[in-house]
Amino acid sequence: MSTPTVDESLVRKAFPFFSDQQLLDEISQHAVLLTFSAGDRVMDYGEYVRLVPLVLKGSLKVMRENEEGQELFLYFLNAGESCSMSFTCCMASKKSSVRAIAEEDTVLLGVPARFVDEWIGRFPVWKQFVLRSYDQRMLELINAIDSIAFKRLDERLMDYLRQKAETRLNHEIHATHQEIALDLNASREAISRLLKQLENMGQVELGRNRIKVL
DNA sequence: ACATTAAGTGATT
DNA sequence: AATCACTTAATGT
Repeated sequence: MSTPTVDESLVRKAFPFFSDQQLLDEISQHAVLLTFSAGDRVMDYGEYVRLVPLVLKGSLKVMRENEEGQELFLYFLNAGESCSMSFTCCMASKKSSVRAIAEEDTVLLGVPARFVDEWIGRFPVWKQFVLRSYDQRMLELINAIDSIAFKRLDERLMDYLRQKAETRLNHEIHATHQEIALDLNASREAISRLLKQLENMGQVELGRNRIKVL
């Protein structure tokens, strides 16, 4: 699952604002390159978070599970992003309260906890990155919350589709209605019916295992 | 051709 | 909006 070499050009591409050569050197030296195939479990409930993930390529789906074992989609982590939950968890060596699944084939860098802390003092761009990630993730979480609390299912579905389609070529999503229903905590029939509506409104194009967001 | 899985539909609560 | 029972359509073997 991991190889020792870190491709610096990949890092530059995904994280262009890490302009500091010294920081890049430190990253190459200390971070671990991890690769996952679509569907792989990257992080799970109760696991200790010892690495902060920097997504170089691909994307992760972050979700939460309630007492009844139902899963609820929270947000996607795309290339060039990191997870602020992991910063907090890392520093306090806490267990993860979310599950992360590779949405597609994904490459990420794992930065060991102690460097996350150390670099904040040494590299302004790193500090900025950490703060920005917090901010960004916080907003997404708030978004997820009021999506659940205030939005109707059709709006939630459209949001979800847009996010999911965003990183994909031609905005084509490959998923079944059942999978989407699980993410949104709804019934398959409801999703099917809403998708049909969206198709009639010209917002999407449907096929088996395929949704094109227009 | 047949079995399996995904998607569509109407009725019921 | 969920669940059920069933149909229809697409795909794999």
